[in-house]
Amino acid sequence: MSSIREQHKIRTRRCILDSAVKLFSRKGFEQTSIEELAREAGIGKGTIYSYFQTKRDIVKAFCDDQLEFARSELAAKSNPDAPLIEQLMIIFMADFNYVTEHKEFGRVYLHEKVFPKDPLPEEDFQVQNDYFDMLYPIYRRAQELGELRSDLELLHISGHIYAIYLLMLSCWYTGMIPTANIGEAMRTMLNQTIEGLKP
Amino acid sequence: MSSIREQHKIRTRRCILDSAVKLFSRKGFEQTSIEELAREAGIGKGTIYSYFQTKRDIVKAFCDDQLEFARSELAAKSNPDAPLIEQLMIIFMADFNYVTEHKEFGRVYLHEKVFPKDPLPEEDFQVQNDYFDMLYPIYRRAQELGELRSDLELLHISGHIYAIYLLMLSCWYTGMIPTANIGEAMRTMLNQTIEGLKP
DNA sequence: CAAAAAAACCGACCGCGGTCGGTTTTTTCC
DNA sequence: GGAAAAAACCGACCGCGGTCGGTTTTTTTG
Repeated sequence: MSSIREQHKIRTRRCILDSAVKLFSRKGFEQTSIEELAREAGIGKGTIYSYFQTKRDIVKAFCDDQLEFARSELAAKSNPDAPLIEQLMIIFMADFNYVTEHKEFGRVYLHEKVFPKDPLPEEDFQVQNDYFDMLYPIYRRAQELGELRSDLELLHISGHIYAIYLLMLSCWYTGMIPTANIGEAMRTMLNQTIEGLKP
Repeated sequence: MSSIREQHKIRTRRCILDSAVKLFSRKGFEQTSIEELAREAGIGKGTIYSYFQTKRDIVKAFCDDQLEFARSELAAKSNPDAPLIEQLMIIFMADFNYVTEHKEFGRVYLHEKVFPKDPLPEEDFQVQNDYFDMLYPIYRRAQELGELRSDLELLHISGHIYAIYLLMLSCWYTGMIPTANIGEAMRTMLNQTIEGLKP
């Protein structure tokens, strides 16, 4: 239907996100002002707020997009017959590498998603659900292959392993584990977890 | 040595924290302005900043105090021969009940401590260390009693169980698990974890 | 194609977190 | 006890996130 208008909106939105990536990455989230972002994007300050409700929503939109993309990529190239630990390492380390490269985005996003001010709206659960949709088949397959106990609910297994991932992220953000050692730590903790969930 | 001055400072600090608890709890952290807080405490706005560096530091100070107190209380009345799961439930549910009663404080505190903007300074690790100091003996004892594998490092056991606790907090803040069900969920997940760490 | 309707755009403005230079209170020194 | 030094206190001020009424651009309508 509408063409010029729609196209222009899409272009502007992209432009805001690109500028945000550039500036937040270079100067940090708090250190970048909306006016600066608007200038970089070549638009007025008020316009940004007709695309995103808050400054943090810019981060949210970017991360949601990226995650969806990354997960579809990952799902395509995963090997369902590899050992569970290897599959998990690929998935979580991909997520993790993404975070280390966009530290500021990851931090704000995690604040919003893990300890939000208000209960997450349904649409936000969707992202989580996509995540579960990707992992559930892996866990189910691992149960079939005897790598995981079959008497446990997938939700509990999922939660358990997700908890370990959160822990690793926290250890990295707090500085307890340096970037170089995260892979090793992740493997250790995941192994310990999987070991404990064996039949 | 100095008396009037020191006493007055202590009183003022207390007064700021009390006012903060009152206002943040009633209206929320973001919805309470520093000016309002200053008015409630009966002092000038600038004065607050000679006691705390940022608004969030007020939360940090309060929570650090409370945690230290709560943990010393807990350590006193704990029974080292009870089953591991019971000891953990008492500790974590105490922490958790505290959080539910001070939701705003907990949220800001968790943001700072779990996914901080900058690596935590050493002094902040201290609080974490107090936490480990309390739990390590419990885990060591559980290893002796054959409730936990002895070949695992205490750090990894600690981390693993802490991860589960973080997960439960997140589930509560996101609204995935309502307050009434947290106890049950916590027990389920802790049991699953401990089960997996048995010899 | 012109006029009217709708949508997008904008920047002056508001309230808040945080700062800073000046003022008041307490302590120190003689 | 009074003067000088030190410490605590304060509120006008600054920059930023977010709002809102007015302006410009696009679409719809006859």
